[in-house]
Order: sequence, then C-alpha cells, then structure tokens
Amino acid sequence: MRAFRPMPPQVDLPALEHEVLARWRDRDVFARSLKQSADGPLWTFFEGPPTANGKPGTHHVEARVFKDLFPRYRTMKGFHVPRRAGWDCHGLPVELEVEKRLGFTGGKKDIEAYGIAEFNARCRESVEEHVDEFNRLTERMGYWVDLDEAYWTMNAPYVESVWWSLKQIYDKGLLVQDHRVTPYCPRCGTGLSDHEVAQGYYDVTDPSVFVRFPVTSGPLAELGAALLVWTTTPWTLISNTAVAVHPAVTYTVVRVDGEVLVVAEPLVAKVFGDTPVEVLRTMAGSELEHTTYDRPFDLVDIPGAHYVGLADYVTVDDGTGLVHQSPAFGAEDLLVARRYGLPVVNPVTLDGHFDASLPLVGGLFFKAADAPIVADLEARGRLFRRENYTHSYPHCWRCDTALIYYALPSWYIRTTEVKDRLLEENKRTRWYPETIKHGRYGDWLNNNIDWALSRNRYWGTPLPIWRCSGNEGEGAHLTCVGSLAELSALSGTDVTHLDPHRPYIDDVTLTCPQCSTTATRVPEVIDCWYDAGSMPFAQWGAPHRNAEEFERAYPAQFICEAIDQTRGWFYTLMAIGTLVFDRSSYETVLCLGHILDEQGRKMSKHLGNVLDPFELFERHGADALRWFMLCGGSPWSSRRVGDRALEEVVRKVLLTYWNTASFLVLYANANNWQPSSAAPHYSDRPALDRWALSQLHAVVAEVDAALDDFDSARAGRALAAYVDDLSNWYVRRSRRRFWDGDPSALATLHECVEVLTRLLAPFVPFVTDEVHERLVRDVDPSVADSVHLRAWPAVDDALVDVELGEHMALVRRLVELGRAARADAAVKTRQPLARAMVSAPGWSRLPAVLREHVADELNVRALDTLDPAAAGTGGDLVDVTAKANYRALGKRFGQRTPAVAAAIADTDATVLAAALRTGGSATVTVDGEAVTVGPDDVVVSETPRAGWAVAAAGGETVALDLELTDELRRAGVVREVIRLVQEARKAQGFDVSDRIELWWEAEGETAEALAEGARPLAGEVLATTVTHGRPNAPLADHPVPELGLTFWLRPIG
RNA sequence: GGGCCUGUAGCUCAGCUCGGUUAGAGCGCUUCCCUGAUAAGGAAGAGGUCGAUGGUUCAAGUCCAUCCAGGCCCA
Repeated sequence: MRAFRPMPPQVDLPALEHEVLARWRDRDVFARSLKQSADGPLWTFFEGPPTANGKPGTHHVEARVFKDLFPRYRTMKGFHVPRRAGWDCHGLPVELEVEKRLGFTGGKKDIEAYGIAEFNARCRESVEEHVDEFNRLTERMGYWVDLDEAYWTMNAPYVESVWWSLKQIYDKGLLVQDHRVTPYCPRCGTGLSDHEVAQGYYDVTDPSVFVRFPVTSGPLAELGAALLVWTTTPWTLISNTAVAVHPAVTYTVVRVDGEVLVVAEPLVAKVFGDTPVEVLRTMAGSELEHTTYDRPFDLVDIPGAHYVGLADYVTVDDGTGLVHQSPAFGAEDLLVARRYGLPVVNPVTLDGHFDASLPLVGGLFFKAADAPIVADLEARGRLFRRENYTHSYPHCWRCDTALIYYALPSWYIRTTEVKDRLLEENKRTRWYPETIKHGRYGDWLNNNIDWALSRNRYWGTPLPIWRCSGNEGEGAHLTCVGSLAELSALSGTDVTHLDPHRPYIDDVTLTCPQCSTTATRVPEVIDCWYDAGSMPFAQWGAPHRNAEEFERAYPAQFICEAIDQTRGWFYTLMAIGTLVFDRSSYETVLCLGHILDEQGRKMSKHLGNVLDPFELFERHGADALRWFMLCGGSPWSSRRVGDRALEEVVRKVLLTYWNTASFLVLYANANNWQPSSAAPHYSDRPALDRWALSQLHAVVAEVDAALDDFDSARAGRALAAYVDDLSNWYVRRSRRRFWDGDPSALATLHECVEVLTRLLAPFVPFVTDEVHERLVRDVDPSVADSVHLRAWPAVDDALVDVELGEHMALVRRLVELGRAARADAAVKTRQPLARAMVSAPGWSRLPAVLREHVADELNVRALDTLDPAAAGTGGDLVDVTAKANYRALGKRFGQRTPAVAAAIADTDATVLAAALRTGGSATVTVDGEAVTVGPDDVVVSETPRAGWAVAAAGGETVALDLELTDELRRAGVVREVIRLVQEARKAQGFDVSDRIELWWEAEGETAEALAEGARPLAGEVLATTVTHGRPNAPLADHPVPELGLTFWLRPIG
C-alpha cells in the first residue's frame, strides 16, 4: 500500500521550482507533450523573436507568460502546438551596444576603421551572449518553447529565406529605390534612429522669416498678390520646390499697407496685428491648388516645380498657413512632392555644406547660410518680416551637431500598392482586444506609407541587389538574388557556404545578365523588422528547405505580443505575408498591455526602475510572477508589478492551494485512504461534497470559456475564488469528517484538488506539477508522470447543481450575518447559544442538512424561523420594513415607478408583508388607484428589536438569543478548554493523530464544567484519559488564570 | 498636433457588454472573533463627489457629448 508523501504545510516555492525544472529535464516532459499530441489537430503559434541586444527584463517575462499559457492550455485540450523559439539578431540596437562596448564615439568612421568583418564578429558574439541569458530566463520561468531548434535571424538559411521573399517582392516591382528624409548628423555622416534623436532635443533660437512668393498665374496674379510663407529654416529656401496649403482651411487675400498678400484666415490677426487689413476675397485652400509663384531663389535648377499643393498636415497654429516645401529636407515635404511628382533637389552635400559651386551660399555649413540668405531676401524686397523663434531642435547625441533632416537615397517596399489587401486581411483577423483592429492598428494601416527598408549600416541582412556598372545612375541594371545557390550560379563561384553578411557578401560580384558588365552589391542592409516579419517561412528556411512544414503551419492561429508591436511585428508579419503570399500570416492576435513599476511608470533602464526577473523568481517564484501577469488584471490593460503584489499571490493563491493539498495528504495518510479506496456514488454524498463538486465543474466551464476568449484574468478570478471556497469553506466545514477518515470527504477533496490542479497547470506549471506528482502520480503509476501530459478536465454537467449553489450561498450569507450579530453583541463564537432566528427568502426551502451548517458555524443549539405574523416566534420582537424593488417595478411601471415605490413606502409594512406572505400579493394605492404588487416587487426586511443580537442585510435577517443558561455557560468553558489544549498540543509539536493523557485542576464553575464535559473534551483532544488532579510525573504545567485552571498533558507511547 | 487605451477606497483591481436606488473585493490600518492544514479565515470600523461638466432616462459608476489628467503609438 502506498501512502502519500507527507506534504509540509510550509513550502519554499522557488526551491520547489528548481526541483520541478530538473524533473522536467529528466523526464523530457515538454518534448513528450508534443510527441503525444502529434496526431491531434494542429494549433499554430508563432514566437515573436526578442531582440538579443540586452539583458532580459521583467517585461520580457510578460509576453512569454502569455505565450506559454495558451499553448499549454491547447495542448491539454489535445491540440498539437509546436513552438520554436526565435532570436532577432540584427539591427542598430545590437550595433550600438557593441559600439558602446568598444568605446566608439565617432560613429561609422570608427566602425570602418575597426573593420566591418571584426565589427560584425563582435555583433555576433554580443547576440550569442544575450541569447544565453534569454535561454536561462525562458527555462527558469517555465516557458515551454523549443530552444534547441530556435531560429536565429542571422543564420544563413534564415537570411536566404529573407532574400527569397525580397526577390518575390522585387519581381512584383514593389521593391524600389527612392529618397527618404531622415534625421542625419552631417559630422558623423549617418542617419539617426528615432531613439537616438529623442536623446538630443534642446531649445535653440532660429530666425523666423515671413517671405513673399509673388503669384504668377490666375486671378491672384492679376491682383498682384503674393503668397506669404513662413519658415524657421531659411537655408532650405534655396531648394524651395512648392508651397503647401490645407485643402479645408479658408485663405484670405488681403490688402495691407498697399500690398496684396495671401494668408490663412485664422492667422490674419496673428500675422498683421493692429495693422488695418482689407479683405479682397476668401477661398478654400483647395482652390489654391496649382497656383504658380515666383520662387525666392533661383540658384539651383528645379524643373517642373513651384506651385501650390495640398497637404492635410498643414496647421494654422503658427506662421501663415502656407508652408514652404523643400522635399530634400522634410519628411512631409517629401510626401507632398511624391504625390505631385515634384523633383527632389538637394544642394547640400553629405558633410552638411552647400555645394561649393553655388553663388551666395556655396561652401557654407547649412546653418551658417541663414544669415546671408535672410540678408539677400531683404535686399530684394522679398522679406516681409523677420523674428527670432525659440523651439526644441534635435542634435546628435554623440557630437552635439545640429541634425539636418536630409533626403538620402533609400530602398522602399511599395506597401501602399497592397494597402487595400492589407485592410482586407486585417478585416478577417481576430484582435484581442477588439478595439485595436479598427483603432490603433486599423488607423495605422489606413495611413500606410511605403516601407523604408534599407539602412546604411553593417550588421543586418544584406540587401540582395546587385547593380551593374554598364550604365551610370538610374539606367544601371539591377539583379535581385534569392539564395546563395542562385548567387553561386550568377557569380560563377560556389558561395553556398559563405557567411551572407558584410563584408564577405560585398566581395561577391557577378556578371550582369543583361549587359555582361560586372555587378556589385548595393551597400545597404535591411531593416531588422523585415527579418522578424519573415519568420513564418524563414524559421523553416523555406521555401529552400522544409517547404512542407511551412505550408502546414501557415498562417498562425495565434500570436501574442505587447501593444508596442502594432507598428512593429504585427505589421511586418501581416505586410510580408500579404506581399509574398497574398495572405496575412496570422488569424488571431492577443495584444498585451505594458508592465509598469509600482509608481505606474514604464520600466526603463533610464529610470532605473527595471525589476530583474531572476531576482523575482528567486524571491517569490516564477509561478507567482506568472500568476500575477496572467491574472492580476486584464491582459490588455497595463499593470503595475512589485514585490507586494507578488507576496499576495503567494499567500492568497499558491499557498492556500498547496495547503489544501497538504491537508488532504495529512488526513488521507492518517486514515490509510487512497484514491482507489471505495467512495460513495456522487449522488449519495453529503450536500457539502456535492456542492464542492458542483462548484468545481462550474469553474471548469468558466475557465474553459475564459481561456477560449484569451481572458486569463477572468479565468484567474474563477480559479482563485474556487481555491478560497475549497480551503475556507469546504475544508473548514468538513474538518470533522476528515478527522474521522470519511471516504466521501477524502474522495471528494482529492477529486477537487486533482481537477483544480489540471486547471491551474497552464498558469502555474511548477507547483501544480509537484502537487500532481504527490497526490496523483505517487499513488498511481499508471497516470502520466506530469500534469502537463494530462488532458484538460471535461465539464460534467450532471454534477452541476445550481439550486444547491444558491442554497449554499444563502447559508454563507446567514453565517456572515450571525457572525456580525455575535461581534456586535461581543459574544464570542465559542460560547454556545440556545438559538438563532432567521428570516430570509429561500430559508423555508433550505434543506435541514444545510441549516445544520449555519447552526454549527454560529455555535447555536437551534434555529427557528423568525415570523413576525406568528405569536411566540419573535413576532413581538421585530420591526418590519418594506422597500420597493426598483428593478422589478421599473419594468412594469416605467415612469410611474417612483410613485409606486412611494406608495409601498407609505403602506404599513407589517400589513404589506403579511398580505404578501399569505396571499402572494398585496394592494397599494397610487394616486387613488389600486395597484397590485407581488413578492418580487417588494423587499421585506424584518429587524428584531432590543434584547437580541441582530444583523440584517438585503432582506435577510439573523437574530441571536443572547440568554445564557448555566448549562450553556459550562459548555462554553469546555469549548474554551478544548481550544487551549489543542493549542498546547500544537505548541508541543504533536502529530494531529497522537493520543494524549490529560490532567487538570480547577475550581468553581470551571471544575463543574470539566467534570460534566470530560467525555466530549477527551474526544476532541484525543485524550485516552482525562484525570482530575495533578500528574505524578514531572510535566510542564499550563496555567489558565482566567478560568482558575491548570492542566498537564503528555503523549502516549 | 493626431489616434487609441486608462481614470472606481491610501494602494492593486472587479463591476460598465445588457442602466435599477446601501458601488464591491484584496492589500494596508484599528478592534474583536475562529483555528485539529494554512504564511490562512471571519466580523466590525475608518477610508469613495465612481476624473470633471452637461445631456438622455422614472432611475446613470454603467448610455451619449464635451473637457481634464496619465499612458502608448505616431507626428
């Protein structure tokens, strides 16, 4: 016969987790969970690869917990859920990390001096190092994902897949070279990422100039009007290409001081102040479209330009509402220029100086050109006004040079060409929460702009385009290569084993298939977000390798990341899927809120409020952190995490659960009980057992439904409530049956804990597996050797008893009221009372066995019905009040509800209540009209008067008879002594089943009580003898001065 | 500047889909009580203009509008 291993009530959860981890490794549980589900329906999940550029933080744990829960849940439901880890290896974040480590401050110059081969080798090392830490994190937190077969975006097969996809896009004519405006440091010779730019903002004072652009066509020209244009970057006027106005803003043509100017109507007062203006006419901005003007400078050639265009981004907050456009130096300007097919002319060279051949500004640093430009405008009568303007402007965080927004040639994917397809794909995607779909994400798609794909950097997937030398510039032939094998064929050398990174790939040249001249690779690498978005196929190396596996697992049924990925991974996945396969790569997406610190701030290195996940694991356990993330609030709202929240999880949920199991083991072993022991059929078990099972199956249904809807918090609430019900009601009320080894109670609790363990397993995989091991596996080797290999519990509708649930809820409410009444009267529960009287709807239908629980919890000898109408049952003790039930009345009476409610209040409550009780209805008078109301329309409360301890709430009343007889008092003393002896047993470390001998000495009422109550006392404290008198052995005495009592005890044997 | 999310007790959060008159729970605090598993449990108390204003309605934390604050993303 196998006994359960003893389960200490106190447990070191982090230590336990390490043991469980070792067992998972030994038994290869994760791999077996996949193997055993291999024939089940496939449920596909894609892992979003974290960027391996720093230590993993607590926010990484968040997404990974959710990415673990749902696959575990689905696996238990019989689905096959393969999951492969992935690492995002490329990109500027990695480069910056390495630059910092190498002590570089000079940007690209330092890297090139160091050597690209060496630099990229350092990047690779850095990635490998950080992936090691992510592996540790992943394992420790219990995130089951295949780490051995992880995809790395820097591996050659992955890069080849990415190339293949780019070639598909290229072949569709959607991968093109164009210009892109980026914040650019002219000293370092590099563009800066947003993140870098954000670090270098500070206030500077620039000239703010209003310039006249005389109109040269149309009716405005006849008026001799000039557009009044405002800018804070006079140096960009050299390359003025157009003027933008807002189509919906009203523009005014005014005569001021004898000249005619065009200004946005809302800005007239601001621009001209007190100067009198004469409004000649007004027009919508859209009417100004294509109005030509005489440009401010004629130093560079800009063909086909210089007219008014429309742009929604124009505001009337500052300036004149007419915005000067210089497409090479402004992102919005460039967009406008694109739409109108305007040329992008850039007179500033890469070092930030104007082309030396230009008059006026030739060779000047761009900022230094402001002064001569403003002077020249003034000299030519073009300057309307000049002011100084202080604003925030970005500078290079490395060298403090003012940044220039600068158009660099760049490679684009024309995502705008497939925008409609993207919108359609989004339409059929299920978003959690739903609002993202048409809100944040839908919005982003609607404003889709072409994807700027290239980066002028080093550590990234090289753009697989080779340009021939046959024709200069635009006319050169381009060759896009889709694999190393293809590259081998084109280059005539075997490069299938080449590292496809810079600088090695740069050395591969090929013969242009069109003109036979030598072609070399373009220098750019690609945006690492493209790498990540390629994972659906690239994780397999598809289609070059594992094409079938890819086909089977596309698209994913489920992906899950935090909300910042809407414009990141969620977008690139959908965009690449749609571009390459004409189908988004996922069907359902769970979008998480962010984890914040205890002050509600985002966690960031900068603020120093980052919580080290490993410390949290060792302090509270991974289960605690998992439960908090999953159940501490809605998945999609942001939540604050801290030690205190985790301590609460441990105490309230994990330890309560553990202790319930520990309790079961204690009494199962004490009574030689096993799961195989005979137990009564469900229907023959006591109501309390049937209630526990009924609640259990209601919870199974609730958790199942909640997880189906990806609402882990809702599931967690149901589970936590059940843990509490089980521990603090079922076990509490059943204790005596456990002491007696009642097989019904033991079987019921075992079943409840066992099913609960399976429900909890995907949430808190460690502690549940340990409980499963001890409670199930140890005593039945035929069961799977991990809870994670078990099936998800099925709901047994036959066990769900709704009426019983309602009855028990009433019992618990009445107990609460009784306790409140006792507390109010300052009569402790240990003091038995003769009776309690109850008045509550449903009380008459409450089965006797359930009434017993009320009596027992309240320690009263009898329960009576409080009936104000019947003499001798408390009628003289109660006040009756009747209140309208608005919900019921509102449906029937609508607008007259308050009048009916008032009528009910005006009617004598005793009469009303009596009528409702005897006749089932009552009549009240509303505005002289008789209205019939039923029992549901009125909430009757009966409140006993003085002399009783009473508590009432929501129409339910419990009254305690406080009169104490000597017999009751003595029974109270016995119960007091029982508790003291129990406390002494516990303090001396006796086992719960140890028998003892007991001696006592006392006087007066205490002596009387103990003499009378020796038998119950002996039974309760497991005493084989209860002796009045001192022991003759030297035992420690237990004095109780309040009772005039001293007792002694010792264990037998 | 735009879009979205959030705002309920000192703190963490339910409740809002589908409106019902005493707005709940946990943590923390005070006082009691219970204890034959528990780091637990229970009762009472203190603690709320349910972000603000207006509207719809017999009735608004809940529906509508506007505004404010914080967050996220974008500019």
